[in-house]
Amino acid sequence: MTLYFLIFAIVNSLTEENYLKALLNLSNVDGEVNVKELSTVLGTKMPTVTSMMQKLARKKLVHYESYKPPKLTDKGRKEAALIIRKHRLLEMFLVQKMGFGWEEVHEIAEQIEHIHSPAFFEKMDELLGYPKIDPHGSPIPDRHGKMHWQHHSKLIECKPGSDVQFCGIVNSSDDFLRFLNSRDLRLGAKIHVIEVEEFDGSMTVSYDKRKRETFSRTVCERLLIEK
Amino acid sequence: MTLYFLIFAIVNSLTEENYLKALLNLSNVDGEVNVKELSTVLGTKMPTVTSMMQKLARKKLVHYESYKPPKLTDKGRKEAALIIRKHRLLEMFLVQKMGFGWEEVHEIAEQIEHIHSPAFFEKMDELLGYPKIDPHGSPIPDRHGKMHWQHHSKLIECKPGSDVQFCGIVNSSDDFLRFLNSRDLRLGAKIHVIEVEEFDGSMTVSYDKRKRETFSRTVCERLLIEK
DNA sequence: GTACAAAGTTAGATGCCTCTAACAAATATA
DNA sequence: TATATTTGTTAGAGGCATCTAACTTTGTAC
Repeated sequence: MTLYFLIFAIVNSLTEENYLKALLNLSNVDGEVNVKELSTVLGTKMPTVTSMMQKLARKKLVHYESYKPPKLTDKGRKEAALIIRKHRLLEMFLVQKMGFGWEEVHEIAEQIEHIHSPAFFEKMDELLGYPKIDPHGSPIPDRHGKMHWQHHSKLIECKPGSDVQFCGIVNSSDDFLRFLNSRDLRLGAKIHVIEVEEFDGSMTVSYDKRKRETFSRTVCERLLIEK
Repeated sequence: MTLYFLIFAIVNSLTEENYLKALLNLSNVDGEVNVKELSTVLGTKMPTVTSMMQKLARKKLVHYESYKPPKLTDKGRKEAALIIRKHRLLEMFLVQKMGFGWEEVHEIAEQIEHIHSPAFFEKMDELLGYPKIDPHGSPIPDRHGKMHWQHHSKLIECKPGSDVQFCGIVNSSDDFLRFLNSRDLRLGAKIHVIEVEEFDGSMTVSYDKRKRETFSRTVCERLLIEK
């Protein structure tokens, strides 16, 4: 009975995991995370967030003081990163080994990421050849919860005549993924920059079978590339 | 808000799903299921089971009258079968596509089976070539929740000189799976029956690289085969 | 056929995650 | 700077799945 308690005491509930994950994701985007924002992305009300922050503070996963933005502790950040690791490995697996489109996988990964089975994730990692980035180009934290942000250039920084490889996107959203799909632009595509329009920053490029596509500055700022 | 409610009202909670599954599994073994038994396999106390039966009765998933053994309704049986379908597809996938040993997969499948994503299970089914039985030889219910029990013979019924294919087991247990592993006996193995011992029903067989293995009657009664 | 044991139920409580209503602090605006 | 708006917190309640304790029903053994 006691042993049972000890084993499960170290495991966070699914709900807690979602809060930790949101905290890490939002802090990557914004730097600071506030209660309002958390309640929006998690689909709960602010008082719910407040009480969860208090709970996570008791568990030393979050630094929390009334009326100040909550911040992950090192312990909390590590646990969050490990959940994100699972999420991104899953997305990778769903795309590469099961043939899903990258716009379909987020929701599925969201559900499976909470399962507790080191063997399962080890195996996936192995089958995928220990990938460093997920299908959206975001880094996959290592098994210790460290995130290695490789610096990728953005398409917008490239000069006419450059040949680069499309390797990820900034700020993945369903709309954006659908846009890329509609242009048949897939991860790994070799892009040739034909010309850059001075006055609005739009770029005309070719890749795969697309001989001439023009992307707006907004799009080009969100496409990560490798030379 | 109302729509949200309507959508989610038709989904059973993870806990409910586990009760439904247990109800179907136990009724296959025993015919009748009682509260004690349910509480044992689910690791809860009897009052918890009683109140869940009352809840499932309200949802028309179980026929329940005080002091009588609960029974699944047709609706309940269908929902249970669909969960078991997910479980068995998952086990199959984990074994065939991810290379897990069949003794490892139950626990993992148990966790993933509750995810809600028709596309995910459709894809698995497709990648597996629409299998009819799982790695333990149990039938995989079809997408309408119908279970097709093929009649398989047991090894014990075979005569010396027979050549058969090992296709499943009766009453899967971790111990038994470990035993089969220790003898390198894998699903799909072609078994040749060398001799049958009259007085205790033990059988001597060969398969793969094992030239001469003797199995007790108990073992031979649990091995399903196809001629 | 009574008494005892086993199985099942009811009542009442707990922990988790959620909510609404009301209040408090911080921030923006006039 | 005073006021209004936004953001955040506290208090109190509800649903879910669980428990323990006490009670009831059913089945069994003498």
